[in-house]
Order: sequence, then C-alpha cells, then structure tokens
Amino acid sequence: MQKIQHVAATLLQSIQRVIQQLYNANLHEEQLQLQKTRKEFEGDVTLVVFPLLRTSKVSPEETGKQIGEALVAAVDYVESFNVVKGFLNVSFTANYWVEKLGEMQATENYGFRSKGEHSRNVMVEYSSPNTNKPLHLGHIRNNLLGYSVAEILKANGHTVQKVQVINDRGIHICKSMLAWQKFGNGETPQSSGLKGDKLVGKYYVEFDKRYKVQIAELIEAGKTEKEAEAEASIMMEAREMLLKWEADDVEVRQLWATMNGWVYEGFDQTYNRLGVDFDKLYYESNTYLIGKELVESGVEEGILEKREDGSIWCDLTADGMDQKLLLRSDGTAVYMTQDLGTAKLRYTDWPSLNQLIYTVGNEQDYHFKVLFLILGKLGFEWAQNCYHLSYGMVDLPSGKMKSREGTVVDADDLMEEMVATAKAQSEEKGKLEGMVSEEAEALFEMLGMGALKYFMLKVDPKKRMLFNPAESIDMQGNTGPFIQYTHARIKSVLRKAEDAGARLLLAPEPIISINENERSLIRLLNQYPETVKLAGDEYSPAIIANYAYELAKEYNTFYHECPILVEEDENKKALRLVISGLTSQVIASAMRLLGVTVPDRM
RNA sequence: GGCUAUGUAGCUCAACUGGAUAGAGCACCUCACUACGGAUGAGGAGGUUUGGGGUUCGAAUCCCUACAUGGUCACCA
Repeated sequence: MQKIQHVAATLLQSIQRVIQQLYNANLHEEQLQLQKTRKEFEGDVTLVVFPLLRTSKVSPEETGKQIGEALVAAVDYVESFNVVKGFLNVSFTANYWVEKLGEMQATENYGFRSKGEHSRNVMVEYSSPNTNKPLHLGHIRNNLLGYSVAEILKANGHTVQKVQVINDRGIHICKSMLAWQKFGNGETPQSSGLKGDKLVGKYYVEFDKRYKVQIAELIEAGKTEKEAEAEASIMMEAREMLLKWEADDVEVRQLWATMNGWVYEGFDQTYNRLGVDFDKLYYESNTYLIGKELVESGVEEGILEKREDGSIWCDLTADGMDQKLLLRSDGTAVYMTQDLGTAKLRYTDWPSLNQLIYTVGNEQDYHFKVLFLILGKLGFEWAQNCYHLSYGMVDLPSGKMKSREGTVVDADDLMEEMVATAKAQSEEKGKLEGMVSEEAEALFEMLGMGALKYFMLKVDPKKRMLFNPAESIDMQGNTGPFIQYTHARIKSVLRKAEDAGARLLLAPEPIISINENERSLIRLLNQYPETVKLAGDEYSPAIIANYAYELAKEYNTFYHECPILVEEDENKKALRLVISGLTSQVIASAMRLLGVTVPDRM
C-alpha cells in the first residue's frame, strides 16, 4: 500500500515517542510503516503494526490498541483510532484538515517545489526526428512524454532545457533528395499545396518504390538478394550523393538545405498544434564531426581500436557486450559517432549540466547502454548522469505500425481527427449557445488535444501501449475531457458564487465537523505535492494523470452529495467553495504538467 | 539462440515498490435530475494476478523455473 510522506510527518515522531514510552524501544522511521487508509475503512492514515510485534510482545490487536490510545492522549490533532487485524487506523480532527486546507489555499504555486539544494540542471531531449518523413503516432508519444517530463522536472524545482537533435544528414535524406531530383519536376510545397514534410516524405516513398523494382529486376537477372540490394543503381546514386554531401558539394548541399527547410516548416506546424516546444536545437550535421574527432582521439589514447581496413571499434566484450563500430572503413560516421559528438557538445554548451535525459523508444535500449558506456570509457565522468527515458512502442489494434503496409498513423491526421470528434460531440450535447465561433473552435481544439494527450500519457511510459482510435475518441470515464468537464463544472459554480457575492475564504472560527466527502477531498488535495515529487523521481506523467483523474472523480462524488450554493450554513458553504476552488486549481495545474489546458466552460 | 522488457476482469489500464477483501474506465445489467452543468453519480455482475515451485507473519510485487508476447543483437538510423 501507499506510503505516506507529507501527511503528518510529525505523526511519525509522535509514534516513535509513544513506542519509546510503551515498550522502551527506539525504532527508526524506516521501521514504521505509515500508509494511506484504504477507502473501506475509517481513518486518515494507517500504521502497519506487524513489524512492531517483536517489540511489543503482545498480539497485533493489542499492540494497535495500545499505540492508538497513547496517540489520542499525546497528539492533539489525533481524534480517534480503530484497529482492524494488524492495522491501526488513525483519524485526525476536522480542525486539522481545515487548517491544512487553509495552508494549501495560501500557498503560491501549490504543489510545486521551489529551487533549492536538490535542484539540478537538466537537459531533456525528445522528438529528434529524421528529416525524410512526417511525424507519426510514435513521435506523438515521444513528444508528449518528453515535454511532460520536462514540465514535471521544472515543477520539482529543476532548471530544464528542452532540446532535440535533428537527424538531418545521412543516407535516408539522400534518398528523398535523389528521388525528388529525378522525378520531382521541381515540385515545391507552394506549387503542390503539400505540407513540406509530407512532400519530402512522398519522395522518400518514391525512392523505395523504384528501389524495390530494381532489386526485383536484378534478382530476375540472376543476382542474389544481397547483391541486388547493393548493386541497384538508384541506391548507388544515393550513396554517391552522401559522399558528395560529406565532401561539401555545393549543389548537393543546396538541395539538402532547401528540402530540409521544407521539412522544418512542416514540423513546426505539427509541434505547434501539439503544443510542444524546444529551447535549443542540435543538428547532426553539426555534431558528427565532433564525434569523429572524439573517436580519432580515442584511438590515439588506446581506448579504441583501429582495424586494418580503417574502421574503428570499441571493444565491449569485457562488459558483456559486443564489439561496436564507431567509424566505417570509408571514414564516414555512424549513428553512434554522432551521438557521442552531440553529448559532448551539450556539456560544452552547458558546463553546469547535471543530467542529460534521452527520450527515445525502448527499441534503442541497447544503443544507449553502449553509448553511456563508451562515453565513460572516453573519460567523461558525466556519463553516469545520462539517462535513457525509455518508453514502449505504440501498437494499433491491427498490430504494429508498418509503413510498407500503410498502417502508419500520421500525426497531423490524427490530431485533426481528434479535434473533429470533439467538435461533433460538443455540438451533439448542444451546450455551446452563446459561444462565439472563434471561442468554440478553441474549445474543440482543447478537448480533442486533451483527449489525445491524456490517453497517451496515462499509461506508464515503459509499458507498450495499444492505441485504439475508437477508444481514444471516447470522452467518458477515464479520459481527458472527463477531467476537463469537471474543471468547467467547478468554474461554473465559482462564477455563480461570485456573482452572488459569496465568501470564498474560510471562516475565521474553527469548524467542528467535516463530512466524509469533504475529508477525503481535502486529503487528496493534500497529496498533490508528493505526487508531483514522485512523478519527477520516476519520470512518469502517468502518475500525474492518474492523480488528476482520481481527484476529478472524487470531486464529482462530492459535488453530487454536497450542496454548495444552496447550503444555508454560511461556514459550510465557504468551506465547500474553498475546496471547490482549490480542486479546480489543482486540476488545472496537474493537467498543465501533461500539456493539457482546461476550459472554464464547455 | 544470447541479452532485455512485459504478462493483472471480455477489452484498455491502476495498485506509490512486501501489507487489509487486487482497484478504475469501456462494454453489459439496475437505479438517480421541479437540485449548483447527466461529458455526472450510486449499485450489480465480472479475477486461481500466464502455469508451477520457493522466501515469510503477509507476495501481483522478491527468488527459481516453464510458457507467451514485444524489442534488440548491422560498416541501418
């Protein structure tokens, strides 16, 4: 069960004292297991007494009773207790919780940690696409995850830079370039009306089509498959182009710059709509040379090994891994080379950097293990502060996304579809009267994107997930729009309260009793800071998402059970309004960490 | 095959790292608006936590083993 951190940290000390008095034993905090009380039992926190039996030398029931009685006597905010099996459930006074509520309300940026001893300088890399095709569903998970983790780290008091490294060079780009050159007839985004990344992607596909035809022909002519793949003329031309690129051939470089420019324009649109941003961009065309130098000097220092054919390798067999190629025999760089260079450049750019986080799919687990290992071997102490934020692939109901089977879900199309669905549903509910169309459009965007983002982020990053379009579009139950709806609903109540001139502050006199709904809601709100911390420690937006959902759900129960505006007792009314206000604030704050904005009405 | 991750209700996911009767949503079946927003709430049904061993007061969680499903082992990125 869940451990308690903030709730009654002082309670722990009280328990220690009580045990000292009762059993004459000194126990460490770690030996005391405090956890949340489960819903079906009465109480605010629970002490597991099993581990204490050795000390108490009496039955679990008796131990719980003795400690419980002592706590009620010794601690003024402990109101009562009950013991079920080996669990001591402790309840706090209403006044304790109301005071907590007041504190939360008065706290600026409630839930966030301010900068301090624990603060680090962190660079979070995410997205990092190739420039030969448009972004797809997989990139969406990557982008949302990286963005959200960066925001969560900021909320934990760290200084964060979001970056990406753009894979703008290599054979894949040359394929698009070559196909465009040969078959494009000068087509541009302007002339075709196609988004830049889509246009370039089209020629990448075109290359692949021609290539396949040539391979088939060569095999027909008696070549083996391997020979055919290597000897196809279009592929040889592409390789030639790559060599020219590395040799700074003016014409090739110009075409390269033009086509990449188209792609960046397209990407920017996608990023914009997705709501993600970057503080700094790295380009592999700028870092691969640093990587090469690094590798060369590694050879000189005897860390790396140069073979007869001129290729350079790192021997990792002592670490239980293979030999790893770092530079081809023709002297060109591979992926690893570039990554070495990029990492070094980042630490040069930001010398006080404490941590480098790579948001990359788990298909590259091995790659990063090797990368960090080699960086360490090359003498960079910061290698141990590199972290691969690995996440699972996104599957479709039909299985894996496969470009050759045309099952790739395009990022732009998907967003468009989500927003269109949000629009259709909103219109069906017919609650938008009086909303100007501009406002309505912004709302559909908010809801559609909210549904998508929440759907992708609520799942534990390291698990692979299934993306079912039909389900993601659903806006009931555990979904983004459900939480957005709850927020809008609260805002509606608050507006009415304000219009009526109601008091939005707690009464100065102590409140003697609160009901179960109020109590559990306050308790939940009180857990927001530790939730933010946990999500930061675990690099997991899912923890925030699940919390936001639980909070919204709990509020809806409260809303259903407890009248607010029509409550006659003014103090009770004020209490409920404060709870409502804080809930809407925390919902908005938590969702913001996921990159989701919430509406005031919907 | 080696390494690695995952396996929880029909489906999609939780379970805060060893604690109480394993929880939600979707789908299915009931019920609740002259009330502050029904994109809601209350309830029902649905589980041998992949199988088998072990560790201990206590296991979905840790260990061993078998099985299943991904990923990865390129002079690709």
